[in-house]
Amino acid sequence: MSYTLYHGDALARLRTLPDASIDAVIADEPYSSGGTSSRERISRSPRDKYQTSGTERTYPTFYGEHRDQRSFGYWCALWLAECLRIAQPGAPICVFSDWRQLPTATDALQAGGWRWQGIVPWNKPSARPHLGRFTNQCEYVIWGSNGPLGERPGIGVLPGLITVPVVARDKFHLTGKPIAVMEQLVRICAPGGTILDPFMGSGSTGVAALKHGYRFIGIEQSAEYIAIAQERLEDALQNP
Amino acid sequence: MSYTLYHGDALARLRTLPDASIDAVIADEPYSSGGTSSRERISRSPRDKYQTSGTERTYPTFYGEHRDQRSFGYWCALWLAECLRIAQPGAPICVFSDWRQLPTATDALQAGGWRWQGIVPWNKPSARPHLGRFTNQCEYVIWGSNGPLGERPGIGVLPGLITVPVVARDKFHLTGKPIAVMEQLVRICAPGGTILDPFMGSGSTGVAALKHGYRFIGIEQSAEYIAIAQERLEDALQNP
DNA sequence: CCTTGCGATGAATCCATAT
DNA sequence: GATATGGATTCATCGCAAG
Repeated sequence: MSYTLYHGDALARLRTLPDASIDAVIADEPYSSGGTSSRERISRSPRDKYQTSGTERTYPTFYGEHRDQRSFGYWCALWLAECLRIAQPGAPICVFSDWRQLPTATDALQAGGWRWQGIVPWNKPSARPHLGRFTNQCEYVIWGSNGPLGERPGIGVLPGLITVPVVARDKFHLTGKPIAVMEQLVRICAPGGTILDPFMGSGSTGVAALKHGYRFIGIEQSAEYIAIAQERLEDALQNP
Repeated sequence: MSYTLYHGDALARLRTLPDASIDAVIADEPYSSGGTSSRERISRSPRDKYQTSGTERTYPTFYGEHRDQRSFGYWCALWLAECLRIAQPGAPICVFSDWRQLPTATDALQAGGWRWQGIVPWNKPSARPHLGRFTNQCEYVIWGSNGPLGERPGIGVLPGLITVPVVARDKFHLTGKPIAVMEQLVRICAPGGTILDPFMGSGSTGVAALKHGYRFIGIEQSAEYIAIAQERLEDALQNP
């Protein structure tokens, strides 16, 4: 078990990594979603868009929430293609999306050269209900592979739905994912393999990876989050 | 409570229905999905595509499983646009999709003039597992509205995820949906309103609609399924 | 009436074999 | 070489029969 962190822009950093050096990719990119018009999406800060007004808990701000839907798709295709180059043949990939960006994200995954294999909804039972409407209760993990998946020894049957409530105690980033969610996702990687997260944030993917015997490579643009992630990863190594 | 059934092609029949005469649309169109290549999708029968080899249980076959992805999208946009004309302003719509056609279906919904409002996964705990992969365990309900939804009196909070196993007792069609699923979906309709299902099949939408005090209009191309649906709807009226 | 057990099923997917 | 066909596989859940 070990990890490597890179500080910098995801796309620029990915270009420096060698071919076929990674066994799985797990990415939680900024969705550039929220808001029904493209103007609403790009003019407000993440905190204004995604937090209920009056919420007291705050997080350091983060980059990349400024793209409209078309450029979000192109940008995703770019970093996804770069990830493909870095990935072993047959390597799996998991990409998060909300419902609004899901069609764009599946297009981008395939445009980047990946074979789309399916969708795993993440069910958040703690979501805020809405009168007269279906509650918006799920985010989505789009998964795929670099060519055919092939034989996958040592990996059992993986879930088709992940139900984990969002708990503030777990969150070190506004869009941080619970460790329990990431623990389900890392299992798609061949045992002992190396997992890459190009948008590491506070490092939840890495914590889950180290906990289950994978190696981890993370990229993050914000020095503030690099520091938070490093602390959490060290802690995961000391207290397995 | 009452119902009307039409025997014929959905698109042709929809064109004969009057403007703004419907309060909600619930559609479970043939997905033309399944299989890894376009050839597999369009050349194989629904039974070959969707049932495990060796399964003894059979259903009458059904129409419309022959389209490739592009024509599926165009065709959906056509019948969705016709449904929009027939629907009241603010009327909701629910359209089923599997994971593979989901991006095409959301595009078609919007191309047809509907406002896309969200996705409700239908979680099937009894899904077929696959070693080394995430289980393909959900189908998806894409929902939207004819313009803004507006005030929706008499409708409570609706679920954001529907977990109901597939039960043979409930199934009269290879792709038939459990009544419990349809009972959740019909609630999106204004109380006492008229629900249209342009691809009725064995009539599960209608059974749920009548059971909860809605009126129902169904269209179905197969005489065999019209007969099955009529029997089930009569039964629903006699034994509420 | 409750518990246990066995068999069947699923809007699949992959791959080998045949045409 | 391209296209078509068929078999093996996986397990949570349900239905029914037996205890």
